[in-house]
Amino acid sequence: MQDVADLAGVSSKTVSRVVNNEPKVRNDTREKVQKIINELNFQPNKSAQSLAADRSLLMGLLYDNPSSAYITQLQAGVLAACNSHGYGLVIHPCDNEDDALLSNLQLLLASSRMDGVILTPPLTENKVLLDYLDVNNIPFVLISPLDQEQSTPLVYTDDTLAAKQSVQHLIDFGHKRIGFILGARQRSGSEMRFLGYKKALEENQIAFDSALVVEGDFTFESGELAAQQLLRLDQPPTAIFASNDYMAAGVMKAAIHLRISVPYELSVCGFDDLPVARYLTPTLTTVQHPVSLLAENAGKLLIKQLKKYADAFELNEVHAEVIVRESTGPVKV
Amino acid sequence: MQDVADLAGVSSKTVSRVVNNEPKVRNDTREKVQKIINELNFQPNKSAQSLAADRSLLMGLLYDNPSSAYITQLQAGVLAACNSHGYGLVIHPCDNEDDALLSNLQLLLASSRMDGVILTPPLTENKVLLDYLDVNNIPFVLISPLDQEQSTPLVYTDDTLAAKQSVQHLIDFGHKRIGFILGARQRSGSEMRFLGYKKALEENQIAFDSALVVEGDFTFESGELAAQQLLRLDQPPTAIFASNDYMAAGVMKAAIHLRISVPYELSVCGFDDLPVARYLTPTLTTVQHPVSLLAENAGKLLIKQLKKYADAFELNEVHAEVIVRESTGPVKV
DNA sequence: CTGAAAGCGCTTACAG
DNA sequence: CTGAAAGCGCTTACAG
Repeated sequence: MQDVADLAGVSSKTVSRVVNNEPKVRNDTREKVQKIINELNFQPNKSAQSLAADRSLLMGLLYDNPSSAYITQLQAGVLAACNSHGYGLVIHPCDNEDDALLSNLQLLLASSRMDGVILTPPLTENKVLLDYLDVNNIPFVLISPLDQEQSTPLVYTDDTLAAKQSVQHLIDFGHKRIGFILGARQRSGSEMRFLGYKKALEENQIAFDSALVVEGDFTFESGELAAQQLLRLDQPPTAIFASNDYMAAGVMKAAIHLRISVPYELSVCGFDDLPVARYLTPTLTTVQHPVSLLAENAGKLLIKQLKKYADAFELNEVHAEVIVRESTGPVKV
Repeated sequence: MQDVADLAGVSSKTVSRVVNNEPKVRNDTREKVQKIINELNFQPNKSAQSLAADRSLLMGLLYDNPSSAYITQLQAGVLAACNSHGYGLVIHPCDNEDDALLSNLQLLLASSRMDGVILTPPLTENKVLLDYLDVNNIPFVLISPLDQEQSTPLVYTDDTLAAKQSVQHLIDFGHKRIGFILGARQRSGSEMRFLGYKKALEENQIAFDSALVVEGDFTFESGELAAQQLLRLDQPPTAIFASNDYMAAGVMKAAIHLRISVPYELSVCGFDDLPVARYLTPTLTTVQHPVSLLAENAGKLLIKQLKKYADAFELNEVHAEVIVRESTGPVKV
């Protein structure tokens, strides 16, 4: 940095101002310094920056999610935000049910001194954790929390709309008895997807039948059990909407065992567009969840809180899209 | 740190010695200092450590792999090694085919100053990248490179043995015509799995038939194509061993379309025990690949190179295990 | 085996 | 709008 200052004929403090994008630098000074920075390919030393400014330039990504596809997309999005703003990413898989969660996290925060963290469901509902962050003044952003009206910075996907469109797709194929498998409790996605289902029925004047709604918890096994229950009804559904792809895979398994052909005798819809959706036979109609974009926005939102001189940024809702594949078709006549 | 020094009645330099596990500290001094460290819950400031010692205490994990299940296991293993040795982890998904790979990496190395990196296939065979690391004196460890005899530090799994056991499992069920779908070229796993297949045949005096060996590239689609080719032979195989689970899923799809029942008319084996293995119907017999353990060992091996005073560590081979599920059964008589 | 001094490369708080 | 001084919390190189 001193080299840059010497070559540009300014003090190191001014170089620091340019590097940190601080205001109150004359434009020609800024340009002159920036030119030398580019020429020398100068990269500020992160350790020195953190030590002097007492900020680590690190953010944490905390998750407790069984789906590795979800995790890698999450990471890709947050990394994109971090890389373009000089932040480092500390990933931290954790177990929301573990009593040691908080003490582990305290250790991590003490050792890596993260400037802020991003939380994903179900950690977004962990009161103890949220309180701890609040009390210790650690900025955070929530991804898809249950309550999207709270004042905490957060991002979410409009799952309601996507679910409604997906169910509409089934209705367009002539389906009237459409089974619904709920996701895990206390996840915003579960509630929104169910709401979308109900809205679609309502808009098409199809009576809601609670017998067609079964509990699930996002796992393959719960989907299989739920489907068995639905398919053994006196009046079984002609289509099943599962709140995620793992449960939809379970529905496919149940159908195979009951010798019910998909999509000829039963249409199946999933949600999330996980890799498994493409590997099943038939391939699964599902909803593409823009996790990566969502995570990138979460990263930007956090950086906005952390940086002194950050760009404005306010996009916190992203949209999901229905992907039609082979597992849905016209209702059997 | 000064607080610790004062309370322990020593100089800060001695505290530093204890923190860094340096030798040449009298045992009672060490214990006295350690006691105060524990009492105060003292955590050394990483930024100050890196700045003073000119090491970032960061390692990079570089990967270009389509399987998110593989990636999350990899991360879990390396994180375990990092956490227990005070290292931070920088994850870096990259594209081995991208011409900008090296320049991106240079940027990353310049900005985060990683002390060393871990490479996974296919990056382990990227000569340009390896040369760059060599020339710039950046220590690295390879996970599962093609050439396991090279002098570079590396870790790998004994896929040959696991593949042999898996094929033996098929032979025990009476199969004699066993199809084999190769994995992607230039991956050590592909070669070892094929070798295991050949060894199993040889040990059971079953003649090797090249018509039963088909190319694949670890993707679902390549597995489906390969299976179609195998199943249309005049003398089709009664069992197919696919070099990974994605290709095995493709085999299942081909079988369904050709109305061949698995496992009654065709046994199918995969490799890796990816989540999809459990979601298929029937569930897939496969080989559990201890990626996480492998990655942890890679992390330890790298730390051994980076630390001045590290523990001895020499375990670089781990074992894979056959998991028998529903997709394999007795040969049809 | 232990310690006093200097310095790592930045930012802070202040002065002008 | 710009700069000189001090300091962040460690480790290095040296001395004893």
